[in-house]
Amino acid sequence: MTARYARIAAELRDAITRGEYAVGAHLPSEAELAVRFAASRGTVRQAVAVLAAEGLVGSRQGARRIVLGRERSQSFAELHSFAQWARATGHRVSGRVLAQRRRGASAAEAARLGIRPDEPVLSVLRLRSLEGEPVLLERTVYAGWIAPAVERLDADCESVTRALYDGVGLVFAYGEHLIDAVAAGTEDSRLLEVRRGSPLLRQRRVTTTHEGRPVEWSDDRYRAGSVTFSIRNSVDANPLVRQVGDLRPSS
Amino acid sequence: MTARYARIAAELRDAITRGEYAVGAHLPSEAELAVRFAASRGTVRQAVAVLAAEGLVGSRQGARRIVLGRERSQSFAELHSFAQWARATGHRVSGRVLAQRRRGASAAEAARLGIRPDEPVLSVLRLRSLEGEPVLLERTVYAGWIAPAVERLDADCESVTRALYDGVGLVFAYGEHLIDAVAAGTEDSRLLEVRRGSPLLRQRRVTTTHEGRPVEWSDDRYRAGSVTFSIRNSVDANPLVRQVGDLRPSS
DNA sequence: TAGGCGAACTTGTTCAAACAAGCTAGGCCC
DNA sequence: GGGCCTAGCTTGTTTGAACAAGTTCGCCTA
Repeated sequence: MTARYARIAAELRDAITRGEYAVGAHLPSEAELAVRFAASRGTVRQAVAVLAAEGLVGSRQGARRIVLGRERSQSFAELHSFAQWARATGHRVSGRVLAQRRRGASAAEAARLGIRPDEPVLSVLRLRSLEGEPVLLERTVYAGWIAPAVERLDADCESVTRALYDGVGLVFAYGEHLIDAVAAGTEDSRLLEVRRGSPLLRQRRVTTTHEGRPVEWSDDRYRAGSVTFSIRNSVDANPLVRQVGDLRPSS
Repeated sequence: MTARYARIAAELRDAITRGEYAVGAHLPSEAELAVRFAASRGTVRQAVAVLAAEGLVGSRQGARRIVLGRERSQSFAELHSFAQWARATGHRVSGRVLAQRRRGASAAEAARLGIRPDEPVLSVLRLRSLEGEPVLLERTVYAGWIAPAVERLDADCESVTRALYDGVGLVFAYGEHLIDAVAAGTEDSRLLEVRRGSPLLRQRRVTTTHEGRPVEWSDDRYRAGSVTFSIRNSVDANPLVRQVGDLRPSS
């Protein structure tokens, strides 16, 4: 049984998606919604806070809430798992492990994973395709404690996220993502079937468990044009941060 | 006078940044914090909710809250305004308008700005530099109603965001961002001083007022290596969305 | 020693009430 | 007509209380 505020949020979200409340239009006041859903104002406020966090509605003190957009963002699982995302959007997806080996962590990897350098990790190179076209090259480093479970997976396992959840109950709960653009290297260009030096969208990420324990550190490179990231933010909630590039000083 | 929960959040954030609560460590329980700050549990919950939204702490039912990271994310203003961001991070920044003209909106621009095609807009091409190096090329389209205020700005105005706030009280409140990688075109390569076809990080964005009224639609291109975007997310709060290719369902 | 059970603790959900602060529209005055 | 002002509406903040649900850890048993 989901929480009441979650059900109210879902109902309002559906109404927005259906176009019952158009973009730019006002949402009913909290008092009205409280009556309609037979809930207290506090519960209604929690519901609309969910929609605000999703970027669907905006609010400011004194004025009625307004509808900002219609599509809701994907779940964390859909963002984290390429396979689950692709399937949910109706695409044909496949993946293949090209290389996999245990080794000691580099200094940079150890820092990301919260372990000491040279502690054992599992390094995996995975190529993923959309509609038969190679689209994403993943270079992932798994912490040693999860390595055995990863090694048990099939080489062409579709959804690693799903398999690890089903197999050992592992839940990816938090993520930090660094997004930038890089030129395709030799290996990149061969596997993604693009020219050397052509632009790739790079997403580096650390994923951790509920306890904040890092599970994996990954360098994912998308062929230009294949994938776009979208973020909605506001004065009140801004998850997006800009950082000075970590690469070489300008040449 | 800021709200009480905001002050509690600030105090906890400072403690985390100072390292008083290490990454991976537990935060005090809500009950303890309520006593320490002489506030109700509800208020304390609001404070930690702020930190959770910033990605600094994680929480799950039944378990103590844990610290996930130390640096807080930038304010919306710092993300939106290149100049304010650069100054806050201690960099020398400059900007220059290279071209500016009024014209009718294209179909795509009209869709983004919520106006009809051919309605008047102001198109601006702006080059921004960091430490004297050209880093960012902005192609911005302003809605007609704000065009006069933009035209009054100096060609080398540092912070457009700031100038528009001071001048006409305009507040950028909500944004939607699309991030991908593209190859540098002819104009891009000349102005950013890179080879044609070299990778650029592209950020396209629509920014709106409090009322949800679109102000600008912009295509910003960063030289590879100069800037990275960072996003922290969780199962509960996931602002990041992945999309196929360039096309977005136009509403 | 390994496993299971449960008590104490901690966060999640919901309600009701009151006041603060910002916004809007309509009326009033010049 | 234009501008000012206020009454009423709407969202923001805070408190206190109670119960639900999940976690943790020590203790007891096999």
